[in-house]
Amino acid sequence: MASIKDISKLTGLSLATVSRVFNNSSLVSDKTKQKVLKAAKELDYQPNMMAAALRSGKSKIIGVIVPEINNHFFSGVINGIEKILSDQNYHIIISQSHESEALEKKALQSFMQLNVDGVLMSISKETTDFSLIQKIMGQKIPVVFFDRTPSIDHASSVVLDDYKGAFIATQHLIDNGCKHIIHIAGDSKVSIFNRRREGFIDALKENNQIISEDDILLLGTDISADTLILKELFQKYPLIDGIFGYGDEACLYIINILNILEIAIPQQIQVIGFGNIDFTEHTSPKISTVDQKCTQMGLLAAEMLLKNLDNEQIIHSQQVLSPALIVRESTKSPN
Amino acid sequence: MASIKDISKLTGLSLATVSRVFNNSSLVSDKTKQKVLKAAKELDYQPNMMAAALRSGKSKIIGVIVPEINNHFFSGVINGIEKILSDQNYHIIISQSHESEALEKKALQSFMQLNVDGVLMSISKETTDFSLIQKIMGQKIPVVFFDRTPSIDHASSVVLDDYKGAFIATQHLIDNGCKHIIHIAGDSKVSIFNRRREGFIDALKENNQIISEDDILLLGTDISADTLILKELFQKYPLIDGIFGYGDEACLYIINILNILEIAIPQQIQVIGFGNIDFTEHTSPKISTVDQKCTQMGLLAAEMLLKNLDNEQIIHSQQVLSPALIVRESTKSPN
DNA sequence: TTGTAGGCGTTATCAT
DNA sequence: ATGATAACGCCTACAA
Repeated sequence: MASIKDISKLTGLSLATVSRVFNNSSLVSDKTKQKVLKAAKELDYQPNMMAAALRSGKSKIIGVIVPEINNHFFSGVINGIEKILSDQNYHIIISQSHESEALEKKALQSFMQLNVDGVLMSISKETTDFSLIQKIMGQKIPVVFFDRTPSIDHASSVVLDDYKGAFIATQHLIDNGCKHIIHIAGDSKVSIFNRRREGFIDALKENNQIISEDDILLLGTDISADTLILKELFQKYPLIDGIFGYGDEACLYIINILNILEIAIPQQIQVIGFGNIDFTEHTSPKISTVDQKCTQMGLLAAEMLLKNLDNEQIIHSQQVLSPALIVRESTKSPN
Repeated sequence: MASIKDISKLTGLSLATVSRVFNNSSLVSDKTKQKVLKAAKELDYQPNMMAAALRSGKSKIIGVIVPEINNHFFSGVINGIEKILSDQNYHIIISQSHESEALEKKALQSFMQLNVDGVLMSISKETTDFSLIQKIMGQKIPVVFFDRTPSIDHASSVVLDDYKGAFIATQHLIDNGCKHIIHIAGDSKVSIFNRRREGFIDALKENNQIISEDDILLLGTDISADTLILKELFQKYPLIDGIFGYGDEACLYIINILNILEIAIPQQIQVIGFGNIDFTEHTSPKISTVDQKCTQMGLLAAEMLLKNLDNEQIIHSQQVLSPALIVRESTKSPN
């Protein structure tokens, strides 16, 4: 691999001048610049990031941690991040926490060893100890959280208004004539799922619909067991006519159960999800849902990070995105 | 950030000795080793990978390129890769080509600048020029391809026997009594999709089933247009009783169309896919499919790379995995 | 506008 | 078993 030393030899210029061509082009004459660039092409010069990073203290690497890459939402965020950062010649390292605090820590350690210039992350479900994150932030490495944020001060973040999303989804069912809506809730360890539950509850309250404990339920992964649970629930409350699921996968699951129970969607029960995952468009019926603005979230988080990368002074800001209602077939009004 | 210099000062030992503790522990006494480790903990020492990489020429970074991370198959492969490499203290950089040759090249350039020790990749659909890849291989950087391999010599690879997978899927339909099976084919630019088509054709031939041009079709993304196409096909050939889709997503799409046309699955038409994507278990009916052994593919590819990372001499080998039939509800034999 | 030289943190070669 | 020192490739005062 050719180095600037080789270019220096070939052109007869000093190392400093060659180096400047690849950095502060302002301080170098056009003629020498061209000469250097020509030599670089000739030698197929590739800058050695390691050396540059070591010397400058800037690695041009951004670490990204998501719970799972095989998730429409997070991969959408990553696409947004890539769009912004690769234009600025940043390299992106993606790590998965797989919802494990230990793996998340390991990824963060790895980032520190790699001298990342910044971190973009979504906290794992399990994480309760934020000391390592705070240590990183203390070292003036900018960190921006997206979607799932830790409960610490001075954290920059981009999140979705999950409460609002749940509210508009529930309101949509009410507007469509639903009189008894139930909610399939998500893991209560995840704060965004709790906010969705609250949005659901408040939408019902605001519309003067009564709500009982039975109206919020958690399901497992055993479809026959859950089919039984729902069958009994529907027998107890035959007027249930709407379901708001905390996520699209849960909705797909629910739709399968309703199919098994031979309940027509949306004629008997209307169903709405959350996430706007690709498959919601390819199911039968197509699932109404709430769009999470994943790509936009990635764009904004990356932009927020970039600002803090340039500035010496780190500015903390919180941005909240508004979700959008996506109406498809699972909630067509029966009239 | 503390460096070995700080540890050296604190312990009174030389830089060399301290460095040795973190590498060839064999050449250092246990007493000093403990002293160094204690000091390291005290100072919260983090080795600086950049410096180590610069000096040693080994970055301990492996570059991984996949077309898309939001894809069950590729994310499964990545999980397999992670399992092997993170144990060996390698850092993994994941890049997406988004099926673009230009982006793939950009990622490879990025890898070279980062001085990656090895590359694991699946070629994009678009890629026809392998010169950059060959250049990298020429620089003695080991490269292992998985799933989609380039048509170049001396390439190490781990692939699935797509032909066999298609064959057993088709054979399964035949064994279930299907007399007229059609195939929803994938993009012919992707060689694995072509091999699936061939496996389909050969399975039919081997079972003395006739096959016409109409039996292999490509669909788009416009469900109403495609519904019409299939409707006409079913009118022309009312005895069609089996469909083999080149992928699970295509099957989900087909199932929706069959639902619209009110064709019962598997009673009237049996459907089998390819991929064993998560959702195949959560649809109604659950989709029979072919498992692609994604995690195992990642494990094997990473192990193959590791071998070439250690050895000075690069050994090229090709490994072919056998797919497994997964029978679910969409192909239950009607009798 | 260009050149000189020191150092980023580590490893590796000598020598002790 | 340990220490001194040069070098990896690059950046950046400082000098010219």
